Amino acid sequence: MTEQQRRPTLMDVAQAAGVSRALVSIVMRGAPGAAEPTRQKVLQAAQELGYRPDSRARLLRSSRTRLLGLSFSSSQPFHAEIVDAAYAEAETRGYEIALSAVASGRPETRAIESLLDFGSEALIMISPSLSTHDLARYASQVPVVSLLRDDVGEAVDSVSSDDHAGISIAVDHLVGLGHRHIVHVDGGTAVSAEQRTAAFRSEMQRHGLEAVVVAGGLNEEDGLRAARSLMGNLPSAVLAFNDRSALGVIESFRAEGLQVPADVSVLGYDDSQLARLSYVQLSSVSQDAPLLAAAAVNRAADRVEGAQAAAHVVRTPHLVVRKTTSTPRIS
Amino acid sequence: MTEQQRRPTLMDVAQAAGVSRALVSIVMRGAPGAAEPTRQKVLQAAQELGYRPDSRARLLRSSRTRLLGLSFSSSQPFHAEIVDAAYAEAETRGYEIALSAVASGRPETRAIESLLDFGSEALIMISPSLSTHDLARYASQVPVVSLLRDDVGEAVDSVSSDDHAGISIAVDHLVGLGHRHIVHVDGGTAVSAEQRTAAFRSEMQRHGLEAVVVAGGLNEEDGLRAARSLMGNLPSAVLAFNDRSALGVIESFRAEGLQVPADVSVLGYDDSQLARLSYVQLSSVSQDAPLLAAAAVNRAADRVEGAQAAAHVVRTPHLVVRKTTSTPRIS
DNA sequence: TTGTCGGACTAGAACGATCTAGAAGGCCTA
DNA sequence: TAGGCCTTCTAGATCGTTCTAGTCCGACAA
Repeated sequence: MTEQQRRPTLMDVAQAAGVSRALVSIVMRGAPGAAEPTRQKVLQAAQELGYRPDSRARLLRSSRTRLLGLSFSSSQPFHAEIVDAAYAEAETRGYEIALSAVASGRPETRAIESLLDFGSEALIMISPSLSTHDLARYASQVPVVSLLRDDVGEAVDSVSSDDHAGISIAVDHLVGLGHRHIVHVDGGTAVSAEQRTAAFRSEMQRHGLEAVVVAGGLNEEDGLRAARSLMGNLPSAVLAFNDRSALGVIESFRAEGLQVPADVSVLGYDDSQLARLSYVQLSSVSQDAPLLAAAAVNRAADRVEGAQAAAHVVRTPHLVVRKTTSTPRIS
Repeated sequence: MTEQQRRPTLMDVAQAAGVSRALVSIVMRGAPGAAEPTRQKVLQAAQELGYRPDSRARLLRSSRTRLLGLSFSSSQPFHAEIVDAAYAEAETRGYEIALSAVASGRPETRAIESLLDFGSEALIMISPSLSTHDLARYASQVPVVSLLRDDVGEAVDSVSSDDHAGISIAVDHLVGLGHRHIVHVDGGTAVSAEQRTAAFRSEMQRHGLEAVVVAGGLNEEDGLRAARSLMGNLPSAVLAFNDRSALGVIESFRAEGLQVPADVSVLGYDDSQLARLSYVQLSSVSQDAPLLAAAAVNRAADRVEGAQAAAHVVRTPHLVVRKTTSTPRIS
């Protein structure tokens, strides 16, 4: 109905308060240079008109946008947890977050360009799948922080968790429980899948054990399929690429009448909400997403505010033992 | 390193191509009024400079932003499916989507103001929890489309699925299979939980059956808890508020050694990815998210392009029968 | 009394696009 | 040959801010 309500501008407020636009601008920004009584008068006029600064105009004029672009994958619930944490941290640092999802039919480049169009001063990308070269190209325009992936070249910041350490902790845990026949269901084509597989191989070797790796992926179906392929020669423990895959593995075993962890131990990766569900209680390697997200936001903000060289922050993950891992059944 | 790379502007392209800014603008917009050879020349110059229009400036000048704001909840995987579909539909209509998440510590109002600041021409809100009054207030500034909630007042468009019809289909299905003792695990404080509960009561009454409703919620834990409370007096079928809750219900039963659907049938709502997982195979009422999302995007675009009165699109959901519902065990 | 200083305020130019109005040139018609 | 009408192009205003470079004025020191 009352559709055509033009939004009030600085000009309107200035007129209402009987001062110049510039002064209103000063007051709205909380910048110094306005006497207290005038400040109050302007503030009140703005309040009454329901004035909200037009960020487009503001951003156009001042190069500062205080906007951080965050790309995530809509199909990864784990990413949602990161988004949450990023919002919180950005708020405390006085930044806004622009979100852009990578979805089917919407490649990462599109997501990024959209973020850039909004005027993001820096980009935070969760598990970017772009090539080092492409990343560097974007990094030449604006600081880029890669989250959960560290082989991104020198031009790009990264905040990641130490994949090798994570796998090492996981293998140590399983071996410590007495497992000897451990299978890794890998992440397929996923980012950092290769690193984890390599880490698994080297860690198993360190323990003098044979490293068996089967093809997996990112979701439940992948885990399910992988576990099914294991039925002929059941291992005593499975280390999955992530929690979703682990869940698939567990379900596959359940379907065959196997008990987890009595018959087979299963260990996830991510310590996502999923793992914490009371009926799942998945033991998992935690990368501590909120902490990583906060670190990424801070890193991005630092770069925006002048920090020069790209840094590579690496955090060591830790193990969260719940109820899907235990000593192997005596064979 | 090469940080300070100023983004090329219309001016730069104009100079490179030896034409005026206005003409470049015309070409970039694909507007009529440029000769083909010139067009090619400009396009090539833009290409070479890596020119991308600055949306802030563009949006500032032309009231048209071709931007649709979409608010969603980061904790609802189901919303992610909608986001995907919305992106796709927006693309075909030539609109961009600005995303803003509602998360813990980030109320809906904040998400909306952020979308408005980006210059959204219309707002699409998934299951908005704001009051009709607040929604109307936003609707006076810009068209608002409520997705999956229809009691939003006259000022706001809505695209929703018919809750009563959905529950009716669900109850008919269960009763048709022979179930008499059916329990509804409700949605707690969730949007449209009340409507569905009311629909359940009236549908059960229509069949001359007693309507038992227990407190539930939106996630697995809620379903789990609800199902546990049922153990003393087991129904023959459970209708959950959504798929996540249904999953919790199933797990709770499983934990007690009950077979689904042999001992108890369980019916979900949403037909989310979750329901489709091969180890879940949840029977569910489908609201057809992609279709609803597309309808919402189109409705928003229509309003932006001039459609006057707010419309309330209601789609009838349909049933997807998988493997968690069957005839009750003979008692 | 006068010059200087600093605080409060303002005019006008940016920012990078779009839009309006009109100019230049070619072609057709009378 | 002149007038009219396209088509193609351009100059300059404009969107709503911020920023730069002032102006104005009263207070204070010499």
